[in-house]
Amino acid sequence: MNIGDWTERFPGTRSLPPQVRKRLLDAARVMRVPQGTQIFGPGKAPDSFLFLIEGTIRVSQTSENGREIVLYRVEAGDSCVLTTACILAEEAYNAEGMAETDVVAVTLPRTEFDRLSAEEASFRSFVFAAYSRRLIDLLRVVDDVAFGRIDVRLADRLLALAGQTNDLAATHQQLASELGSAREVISRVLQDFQKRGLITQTRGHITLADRPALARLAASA
Amino acid sequence: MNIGDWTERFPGTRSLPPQVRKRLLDAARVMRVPQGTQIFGPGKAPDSFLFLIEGTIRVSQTSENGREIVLYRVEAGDSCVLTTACILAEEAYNAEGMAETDVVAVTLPRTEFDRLSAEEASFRSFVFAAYSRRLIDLLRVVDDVAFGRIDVRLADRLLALAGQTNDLAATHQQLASELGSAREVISRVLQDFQKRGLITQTRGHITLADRPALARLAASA
DNA sequence: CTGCTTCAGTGATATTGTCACCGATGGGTG
DNA sequence: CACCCATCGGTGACAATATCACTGAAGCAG
Repeated sequence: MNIGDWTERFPGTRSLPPQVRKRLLDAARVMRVPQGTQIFGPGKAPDSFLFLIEGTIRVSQTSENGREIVLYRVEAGDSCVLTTACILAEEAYNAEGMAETDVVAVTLPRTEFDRLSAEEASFRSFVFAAYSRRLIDLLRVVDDVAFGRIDVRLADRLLALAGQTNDLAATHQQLASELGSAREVISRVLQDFQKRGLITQTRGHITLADRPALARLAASA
Repeated sequence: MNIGDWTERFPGTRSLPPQVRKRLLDAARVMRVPQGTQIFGPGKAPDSFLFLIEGTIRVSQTSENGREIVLYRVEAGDSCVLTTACILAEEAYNAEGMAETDVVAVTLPRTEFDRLSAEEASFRSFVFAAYSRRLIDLLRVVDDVAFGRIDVRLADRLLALAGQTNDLAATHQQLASELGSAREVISRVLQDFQKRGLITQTRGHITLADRPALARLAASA
């Protein structure tokens, strides 16, 4: 199936000059991966540049003792730079990328990636910008984890995960993994939220009952 | 004062082809900054690529309520990519780079940086590698902060800061800032270390009394 | 020596994480 | 339908870390 000229769908690529977009379209191969697939991880570094057309990739890190924290998400229009970091770095590290939904992405072989970065200044800036965004995402994570309160972070994450709607499907364990915390902690905070009328919950499901209050709480970050 | 052909002093630049090193030498301007100078920070993004010849830059992040955490150090032979990230990112973020010692660095104007990354594949890989190293440094920080024990992290940091010697000059507050913790916490852990014979301390100064034991503790990370 | 500033020590309390365990839920399956 | 059972969530006790409020000690400057 053809996905058409995806370069016009995203701000990042739309602003590239026509000949760069043409070259991108020509060189890229479309890749589809079902939800739950590991895109990269320890010992699995794809040797190509990845640009996301559709879906979400959740990038997380897991500690020795099994606790997990979500570092950031790669959304449609983003590229996944950790894969390239993967390639360069020999060091063992334990970040992994998981297709959180069904994913459509294009891959750019290393050689073509190199050629494009060499010959097209605009593509180069695009790549550097992608790197910078990730660096800044990580700065944010460090700040949150080192200095943030868990209730504030959870409120923030609930709002983010719910998106437009007031509902989200997530177990306490999944939310704990989002924040790099423990299930019991999340359970208690959620109970507290419930008592305060901010949410209601059933098994595996949370409804935001008072978005403004949650937003206020999240803003005290 | 001339600093000679610095490109031959560092593995990262020495492996570059001669013509790239020549161009680097020609385009770069030497910069000297005294200890304690802020190299970059909120509202202060130098518009050039930075390569460190001598000294150390400490890159840290500070929370609203004043707590600080060291993200990584830029050593001689490294380049400082957060400055370039700075430029691209509009978002407010609160990382800063401080000259921890007197620093000698060369700066590459943005235009020349662009030209070199365009025309020299080896320089490009050099830059990408620098970015990747920082990303991985940050992954390590996230892992430590989210999952690491404070005594383990402190032992590790003491060994790192002491270097070859068994002595280091640092207040408890400074060590707390290294790890993004609080002074009282560090004081207590250091007292514990002292009781266990791992260190001795006087005001502003710590002596490592049992490196192997500290190393063992640090290794339980 | 005196006074002052910075540094370190301490107890009380709050927050977060860990451990061990239990009960509840809800989707199969006989 | 009734039972099974894996997964999910709740709970108390305790440990680790952070915060707060305060104290005393060390060393420098006059």
